[in-house]
Amino acid sequence: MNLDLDWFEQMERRIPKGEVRTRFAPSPTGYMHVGNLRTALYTYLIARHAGGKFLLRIEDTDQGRLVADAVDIIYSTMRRCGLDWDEGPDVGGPVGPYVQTERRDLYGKYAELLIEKGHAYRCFCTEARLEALHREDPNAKYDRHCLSLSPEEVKAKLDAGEPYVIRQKIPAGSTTFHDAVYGDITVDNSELDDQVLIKSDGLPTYNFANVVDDHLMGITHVVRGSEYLSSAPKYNLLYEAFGWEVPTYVHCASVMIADPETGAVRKMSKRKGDPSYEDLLAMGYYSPAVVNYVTLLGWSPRGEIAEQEFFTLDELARVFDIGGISKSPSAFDLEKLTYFNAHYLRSMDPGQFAQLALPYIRQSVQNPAYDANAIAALLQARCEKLTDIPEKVDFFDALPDYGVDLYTNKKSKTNSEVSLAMLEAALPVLEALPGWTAEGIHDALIALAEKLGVKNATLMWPVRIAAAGKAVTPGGAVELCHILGREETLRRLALGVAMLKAQ
RNA sequence: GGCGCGUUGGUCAAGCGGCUAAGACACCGCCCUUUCACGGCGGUAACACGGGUUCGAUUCCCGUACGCGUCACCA
Repeated sequence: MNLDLDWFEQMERRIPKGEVRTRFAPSPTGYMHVGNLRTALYTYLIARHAGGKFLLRIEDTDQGRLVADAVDIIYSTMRRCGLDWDEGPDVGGPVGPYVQTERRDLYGKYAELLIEKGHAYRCFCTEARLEALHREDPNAKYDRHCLSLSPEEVKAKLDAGEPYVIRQKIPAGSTTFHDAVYGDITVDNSELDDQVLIKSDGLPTYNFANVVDDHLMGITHVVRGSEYLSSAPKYNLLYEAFGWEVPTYVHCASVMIADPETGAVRKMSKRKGDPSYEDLLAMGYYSPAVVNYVTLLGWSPRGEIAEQEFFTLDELARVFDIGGISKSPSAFDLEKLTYFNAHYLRSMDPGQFAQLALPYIRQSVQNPAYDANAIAALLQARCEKLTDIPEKVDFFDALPDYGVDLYTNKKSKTNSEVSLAMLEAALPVLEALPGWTAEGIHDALIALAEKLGVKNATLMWPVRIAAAGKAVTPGGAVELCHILGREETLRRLALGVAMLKAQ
C-alpha cells in the first residue's frame, strides 16, 4: 500500500487554527425534533459565545435511511431559529465539501493510513459468520478472526475481489476521556468492540466519518447527545491512533417528555405524536419563545443572571456557558412553553403583534369594517398562542345565538330585569353621542351608571353581553362597542332589549 | 446481563461542606377590575434510600433502589 503523504499534509494545512469551531452534523433521516434543535442551539451558542465559527455538515452515509425533504427541513428550521452557519453545504467554506457522501474518497485514505499505522485491519468475515458468532453469545464482541490474517492472505482475498470492511484495532488497557459536562470517564478497553470504520459499500460509518471530519474541519468542541457517551472512548482512541488533538467533548442529556396518557417520562418521539419544531409553529408558538424555552431545557444561567429567564438569541450567545449544561435529562413541558410564548406575545411591540395576529383574526373576522389593529390590541394580553385567536373573536361577524341567562351575573348585580333597564337606558345615550370614540363611549356610560346610582359593572355587563352574546370576551363593553361601530352596537343592544322583553 | 451516566417540589431548576434549601411553570387564595385576561401580593409542595468521612452533609466516598444510555457494515 503506498500512501500519498503529501496529500495528507495538504489536508492538514487547510485546517483553520486558533478559533473555536463547532458543528451541527445532522443526518437527513427525518424531521428536527426538539432534542436535535436543542443540540443545534447549544452548538451554535458555544461558537458564538467564543466569537468562533459555526458549521453545518450533513452526515448522509446511511444511504438506506435517507429521507427526501429532510435536508430542507433542517435548513429551514435553523434559519427560522436564527441559527446562521458560517460554513456549510450551501455556503461553502475552507474545509469543504460539507456533505459526507461528497467526501467519500477521503475516508478510505484515512482508513488506509490507520492500517499502515497498525490501528486498523481489513475484515473479510461474512455476514453468516458474524451471525453465527452472535447466536453463540449475543453479547460477544467481534472475535478478531481477521486480525491474524497474513499480508499474503489479505492480498489473495483482495485479488479475489472478496468484500471486506475495515475495523478499528482496539488496544489493550483502558481509556480515559474528559467530557466538559460529565467530567473524566474511564472505561476498560475490553468493553470496546473492534468497530467497523469503513463499510463494505466503501462508505465510512458515522463513528469514523465523524472523527475524520471533525479533525479535518478543525472542530474544537464536539457537541452531541449523551447517547454517544458510550462510544466516546472509541473516538478518543481514534484521535490518538492518528496522533490528532482530541477536541472538547460536550455531551448533552436527552430531552424527555411526559406521556400525556400514562404520565411516564420517555424520550420524545415522532411516532408517539410528540411535536417537532415545525409542529410547534403550526400550533401557534412563536419561534423566539420556542428557542428561549428549549435553551433553558437543560441549561441554566448562573451568577448575576441566574434569575433571568427571558433571553434573545443574541443575549444567549453572550451569556451561554458550558458549565450551565445539566447532566440529567429534562422533560419538555408544553405548559411552560406556553407561558414563555404568552410572555413574548405580550411584551412585543403592539404593531408587531398586530401583524402576527392579523391572519388569525381574519380567520373569523372577515368584515373589513372591524378594525383588526383594535382587535389585536384587545387580544395581546389575552392569548397565549396565536391559534387561540379565532375562537375569541368569532362574535364580531355574527352575534351568537345566546340565552338570556347570560344577563344574570351575581358579582355585577345584574339579572334579566336589571339588564333590560340598563340596556334601555344605554340605548338613547349611545345613540345621542356626538362621536364614536372609545373615550366618548366610556365617559358616557360611566356617567350614566353614576346617574342611575348603580355600580359600573351593573351597566357594563348587560351592554357587553348584548354586544357580544358571549360570557367571556376579549375586552370590555366599551372596547367592543367601539369596534362594532354605532350602528351595529345599537342594533345588537336593541336585539337584547327585545329578547329580555320577550321572555 | 456487562459497561457508562444520572437522581433537589408534579415540571424546569439554583446550590458546588455550615442557607429558614433560591427562582420559574402549574395549582390555590387575595387585590386590581366594565367579563376574561394582564398585573400585584401571598400560599401548598423537594434534597430516592442506607452506610461512612467530617465538629457539620443536598453538597465528598461506598453500597442499594430506580431511571436513562450503550453493547450494528444506524446515526
